[in-house]
Amino acid sequence: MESGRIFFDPSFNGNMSFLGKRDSVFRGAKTVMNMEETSKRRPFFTTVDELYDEEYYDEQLPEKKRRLTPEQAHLLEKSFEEENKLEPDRKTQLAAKLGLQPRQVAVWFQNRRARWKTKQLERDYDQLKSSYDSLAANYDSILKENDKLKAELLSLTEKLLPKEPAVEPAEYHKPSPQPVGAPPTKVEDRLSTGSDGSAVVDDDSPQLLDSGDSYFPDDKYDHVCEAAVDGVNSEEDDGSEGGGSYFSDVFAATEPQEPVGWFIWS
DNA sequence: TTGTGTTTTATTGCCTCC
DNA sequence: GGAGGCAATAAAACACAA
Repeated sequence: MESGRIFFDPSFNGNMSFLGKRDSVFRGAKTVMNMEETSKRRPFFTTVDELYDEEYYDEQLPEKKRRLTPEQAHLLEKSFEEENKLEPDRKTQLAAKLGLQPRQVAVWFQNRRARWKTKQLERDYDQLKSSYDSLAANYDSILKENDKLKAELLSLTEKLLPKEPAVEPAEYHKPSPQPVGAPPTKVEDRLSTGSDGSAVVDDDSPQLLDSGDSYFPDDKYDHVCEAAVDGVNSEEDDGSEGGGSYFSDVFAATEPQEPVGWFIWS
């Protein structure tokens, strides 16, 4: 406390908020206060002499809001850090120590919890946003990598494929009907997934197979998928193996049933 | 000085718990 | 039913630019 100045005791001049939270003693009092009364506002802190000199208290005016001293605020902050809930005993002790009404201490804690909650929400939002930004960046880079690999694949395929007879291409691209249950013999049969189409295999490119697991033979992209899963949706952990399906809309989900001809991951 | 935006203190109503 | 918590809100106090 500052020397020479004393804390203004709210109970001294008519603040009856300590009577209880349901007591609306001063409900509407402020709106009733006219300009003349308003002009009599006094500072929160005053000297002892001033306290006893003024006729202020004789008028029993409704209490005005008083700011806490830095010391009071500091002590309340410290107490809040220890425990943000206020048991009755602690409330009484704090009130006595600070020269406040217990009700004021309770109100301060209430408002402090509200402020803490707001800050916490802001922190949570920032955290989620940065997670989202990170995931979005990963997603974009994976899409680009995917495009790049597709192009590379196409280029290599064109180099490797033998010159085909004039008749073959038409036959090659037109799947012949298969009896139900017949073992798949053609590559294109394995590629029909019923989905909108593979993101990897182009309609007009030589038919290659991909899957979430086999498309990246080494573990090159594992960290990307894991990063995508981590901290975002833990339910995904048991929904798929290896996290590969997290980008199922990027990678075609067709599972290879057997290595395809000359194009084998090993 | 004044207008305006922000922070702090306090109230009210509703809800839950015992 | 009373006590205490929370959300919403009012209003005083404060900060600050113009």
